[in-house]
Amino acid sequence: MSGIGAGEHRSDARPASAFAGLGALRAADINSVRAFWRSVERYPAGGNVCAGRSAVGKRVIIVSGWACETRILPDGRRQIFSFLLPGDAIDLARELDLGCRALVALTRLETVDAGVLMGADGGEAVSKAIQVAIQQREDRLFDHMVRIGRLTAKERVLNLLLELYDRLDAVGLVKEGAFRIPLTQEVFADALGLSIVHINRTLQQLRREGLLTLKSGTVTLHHRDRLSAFACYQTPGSGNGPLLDELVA
Amino acid sequence: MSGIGAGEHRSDARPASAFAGLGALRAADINSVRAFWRSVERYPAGGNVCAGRSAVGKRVIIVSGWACETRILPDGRRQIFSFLLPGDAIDLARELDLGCRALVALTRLETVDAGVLMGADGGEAVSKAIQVAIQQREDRLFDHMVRIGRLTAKERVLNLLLELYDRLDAVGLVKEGAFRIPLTQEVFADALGLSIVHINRTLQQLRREGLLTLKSGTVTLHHRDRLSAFACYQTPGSGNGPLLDELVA
DNA sequence: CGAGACTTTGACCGTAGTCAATTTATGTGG
DNA sequence: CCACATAAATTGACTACGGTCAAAGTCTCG
Repeated sequence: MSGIGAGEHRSDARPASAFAGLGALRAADINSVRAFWRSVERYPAGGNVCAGRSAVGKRVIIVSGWACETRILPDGRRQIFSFLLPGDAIDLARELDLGCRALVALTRLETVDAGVLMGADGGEAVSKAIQVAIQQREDRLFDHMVRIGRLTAKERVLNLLLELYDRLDAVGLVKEGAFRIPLTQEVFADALGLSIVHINRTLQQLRREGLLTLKSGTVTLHHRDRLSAFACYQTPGSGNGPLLDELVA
Repeated sequence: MSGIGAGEHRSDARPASAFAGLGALRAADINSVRAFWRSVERYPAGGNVCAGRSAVGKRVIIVSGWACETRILPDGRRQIFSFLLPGDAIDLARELDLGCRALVALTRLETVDAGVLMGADGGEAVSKAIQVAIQQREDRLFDHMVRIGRLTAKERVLNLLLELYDRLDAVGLVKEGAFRIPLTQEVFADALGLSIVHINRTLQQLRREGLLTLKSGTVTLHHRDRLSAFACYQTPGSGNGPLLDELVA
């Protein structure tokens, strides 16, 4: 860890004061860290994420919080396309063009400018990691399509939870097999193409069968291997790019 | 039309002989056309499309025929992610990596190397057009996700047909409001996340209601405007890139 | 003309949706 | 810390969209 990791900084500590004990840092480093902090954007839960000050073509990394890509039909039906977690890269440019796709914060959200990260340490490594992250995002779109197109309700729920487990695990957000999941059942429903009531019943059933524990926003999946087989879940190819992992909470 | 258009050339005419009456062409032009023909790849219907001779990182344009991106689950269920039509660009590199996504020819298929096209006329124009085409492909993935996630069977069928209409129209493959659609109902079903039987019934119903005509592989959509509204179909943003259109049959 | 692929139809079933009411968090101001 | 307002989760009763199974009908092509 480079020490830049922006874990649970609920505090409003300003960068300047935070540097008190860091006299050993070279001026360049300090400037990097300053730039990092300056580039942090915060969005409230439920809000539409849009390019902040310097709008266009911006690439951004999520440091904390969840977001989703979504579309709302004229009659109110909603489809959620993907979830964006800490460590994920967002191409703000192409996201919110037409009214056809929106980027919505599901929790309080913090992002940093990707360009700043690149400046901070060489650039190629981070740049490549972002490339990989963007590729993985597209791969996940296909997984999600299979989910809503060909899996049953039970399979859909489990399959999604298994994906979230792996993604959160990759950035260290799984503790003792459990992770926090800040999603209402309505969000779940809109992601999986099911009704909210049916999501609820499906979760109940999974609980009764002892396949998962879900209480006050924390999930534990039991027998992940068995669940994976049942839900047609395929762990993404191993040799990918966990380079970004070091940069997130 | 640049005259390169590769319409209905079922013949096996070799380039050399085809140049007989073209003495006016500069040597460079002739070389371009030769390169174009040399780069044509053909795939049989039902076959897996994979990079031909010079495999890796290759970008290719469909000249004639239909293909689709698909995944088959361990238990045989299949999901079709997208249809690829004449004029569409394919990134062979990222397509057929893992067993998680396959590119399948739905008809006899002909492609040309994108690089060759770029060499042929400047490059920036074609290159930009391909960029646009790739972006549009991603946009369509989201449309498709909405289809299978949130639309009813009737809406799904109509919505997809409306998209195909627009895409084929853009490359001149719609004649008098009708177009050829070389898809079995099974393919339809696997694309739309429905059973083959239900696709059949839905089509019957649409026919009875006079919303479409579908006979021996030719579709006509009646009252496209009304259908669009009913099926939540949104014509893609106008000012896009029909640059590639001149290059296809 | 026969084989195989594709389409069509009927009967029946089951997963998932809808509507509506109730219970349980979650939060907010006093 | 409690009362109240609101969002979220649950449950029941009922419906319906879409799936499954099976058989018959069509179309194509060698």
